[in-house]
Amino acid sequence: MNGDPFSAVADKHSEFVDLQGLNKPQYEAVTTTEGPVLVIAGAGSGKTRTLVYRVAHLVDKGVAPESILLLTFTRKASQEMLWRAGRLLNETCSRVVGGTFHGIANLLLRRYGSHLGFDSSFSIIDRADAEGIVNLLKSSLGLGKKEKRFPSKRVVVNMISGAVNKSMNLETLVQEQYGHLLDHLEDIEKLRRHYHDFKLDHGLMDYDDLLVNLRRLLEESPEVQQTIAGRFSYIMVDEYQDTNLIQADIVRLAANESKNVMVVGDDSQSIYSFRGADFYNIMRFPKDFGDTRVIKLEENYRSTQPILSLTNNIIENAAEKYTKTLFTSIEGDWLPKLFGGRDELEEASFIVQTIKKLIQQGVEPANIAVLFRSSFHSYKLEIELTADRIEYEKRGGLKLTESAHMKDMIAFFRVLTNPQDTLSWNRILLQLEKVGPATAQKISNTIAGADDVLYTLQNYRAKTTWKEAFDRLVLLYEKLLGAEQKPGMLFEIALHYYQPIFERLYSDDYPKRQKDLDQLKGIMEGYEELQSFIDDTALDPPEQVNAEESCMDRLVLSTIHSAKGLEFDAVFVMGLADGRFPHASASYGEQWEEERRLLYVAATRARKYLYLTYPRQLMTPDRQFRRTGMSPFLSEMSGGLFERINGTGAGGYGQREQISLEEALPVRKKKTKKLQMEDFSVGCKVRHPFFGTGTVKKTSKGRSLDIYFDRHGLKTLHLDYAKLTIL
DNA sequence: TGCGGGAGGTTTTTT
DNA sequence: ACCTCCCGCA
Repeated sequence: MNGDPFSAVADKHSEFVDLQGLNKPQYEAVTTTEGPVLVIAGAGSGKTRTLVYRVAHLVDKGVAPESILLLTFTRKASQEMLWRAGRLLNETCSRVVGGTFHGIANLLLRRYGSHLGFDSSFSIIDRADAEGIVNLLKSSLGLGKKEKRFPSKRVVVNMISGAVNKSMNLETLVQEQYGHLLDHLEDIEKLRRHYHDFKLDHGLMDYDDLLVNLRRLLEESPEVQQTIAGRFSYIMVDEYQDTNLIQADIVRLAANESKNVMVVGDDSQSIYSFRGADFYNIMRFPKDFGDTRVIKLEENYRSTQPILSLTNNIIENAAEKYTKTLFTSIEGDWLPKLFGGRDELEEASFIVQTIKKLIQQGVEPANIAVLFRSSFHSYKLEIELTADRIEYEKRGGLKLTESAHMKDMIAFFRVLTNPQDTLSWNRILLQLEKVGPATAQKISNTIAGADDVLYTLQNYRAKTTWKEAFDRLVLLYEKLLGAEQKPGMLFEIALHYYQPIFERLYSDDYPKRQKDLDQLKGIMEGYEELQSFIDDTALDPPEQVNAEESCMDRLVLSTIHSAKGLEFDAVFVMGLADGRFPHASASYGEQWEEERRLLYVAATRARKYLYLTYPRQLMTPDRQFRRTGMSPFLSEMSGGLFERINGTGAGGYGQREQISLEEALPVRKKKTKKLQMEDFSVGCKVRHPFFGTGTVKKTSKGRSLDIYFDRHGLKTLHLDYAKLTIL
């Protein structure tokens, strides 16, 4: 790995400390304090580094590695941290227990769940599964059929999950955040109850259940609580601002009397409130634990001063003022750039051209990142990059295991570890020809009530139209049960059965998908235990990598959320248009502020070069173009912090101008010329924002028109009130 | 029941 | 461009 600050100083603690500017008292406090420690650290200040120091120091001083618990949000982060600690100690710290909250919860529940009466053979379901269940329930409860405004399954899942994570009841949450859905409150509550029962009946646990049940386990079983607290004498948590109330409880309950808990976080990087993260956890920490040592790290070791000035400015405009202003001693006079393209295409090609130049100047592609709010914002750019044959790696958005064919395959293995997993059975049965939702449902219901699943399947009375296919399936299940349980072997058996189905199901593009299956084979062969493979695919889905290209040094495209904690020499933040960033549905108040912090996180990823770009025109879903200004977060920024580059429209960029105040102001709504009666004639086509397209049938004396709308019939409209456009 | 075609409505972010 | 719903037909 390039530029790793730890490698050069592996056995020289003290020199390293001076090098990175943690002063002596801070270093002492971070590494040796017994009792609770709260580290509040700004972006780029080396938060994770402090955890690494502590781990290394403790192991150095003879603390048993297996009594240290390190909690992070992504498994990658914990692996990297342990690797770094290992470098510092010139030995591996592999016996340190590190993982995600969800991963640890999974292990503990499988081990101790019986204390709460769980069966240890539960399956973990991801968000897509949860949406599938809600969909199933919606139709069986007859919800949302007639009522068009009934929330979509995704919204419902978010609501249910939000209520759990924020420890609120659903009603309060809906009132606070989904006010427009109050009419449906009763139905949503009904759905929530059924969803809960469904999971219990089928041995399924979603992400929220893992945490909730772990908390219950710690609260309700003193015996287990003591075992766990006794096992871990030191607990450390990274990115503490991303924890929710349940996770904070878990940390508190898992700590033993000595309360050797150290948490690290940054309140201005809190961007996960939609899944219940609550940055007040940081504020509350001293109260929860008592007598806490608080350490603030305000020096930034990542970015140049001009970039830092800009990012400080973003956060200064926040409604809630934060306590830190970062400073750096890294010099630089390169001002961040702001580019407004005519449309998405021009924005994309500006980015492509600039990336090419940067690469020519010697910046490694892997050190360049393009960040965006939502994963579809990069579509245009991806097309341009492909046209220019620039390789890239996309992060965020759909994961490898979320594609249909991967889920199909994994379903075979899920029913092996949990025969009651009807969700997976359903999936498998639907692959059969002449078996549709109704039949699949019927069969999986029978399975759900059965003691011996294999026996039930063998004796199921199949209809002649699909009997043959069904028999093949039963045979497969028999074979899988009888086979040696090595995951690699199971894969071979399942693929042999699935291949023809696969080619039929995805006949138009199966060669492309085939590569994913090959990759799955490789992944499965790396596992000894089927259960751990199943758990991992739900908890930590593998990234989609193309085998031949994986070792190459590639440009990174990523959602801002997935780029957290990373840094790059050059960063592009694209799609900074009004209505795109902040997200259109973000309301003023806390949601708006979270969007601002999101921009802050994005911009602080940059070490040397920062480009902010936006299109002045966006395509709406119905292929209409809509003019748009830059994001309000940009227009409220102080002048002089960035340099403006304007697209010429005819190719050739780089015409630099000093930023003018006028351009930085929000773009005013374009005034439309007021239409007169003379502009209309019988038969002319018009568009109305609500009624859609229509034809003028009659023009009366006053200022009203009779218009026949294709979808809404005849309407009489007054010219001064109706916002009509002539087509 | 299952399936194919066509229309219509939709899209945040993630462990 | 993608998913879902609805309809008519086998």
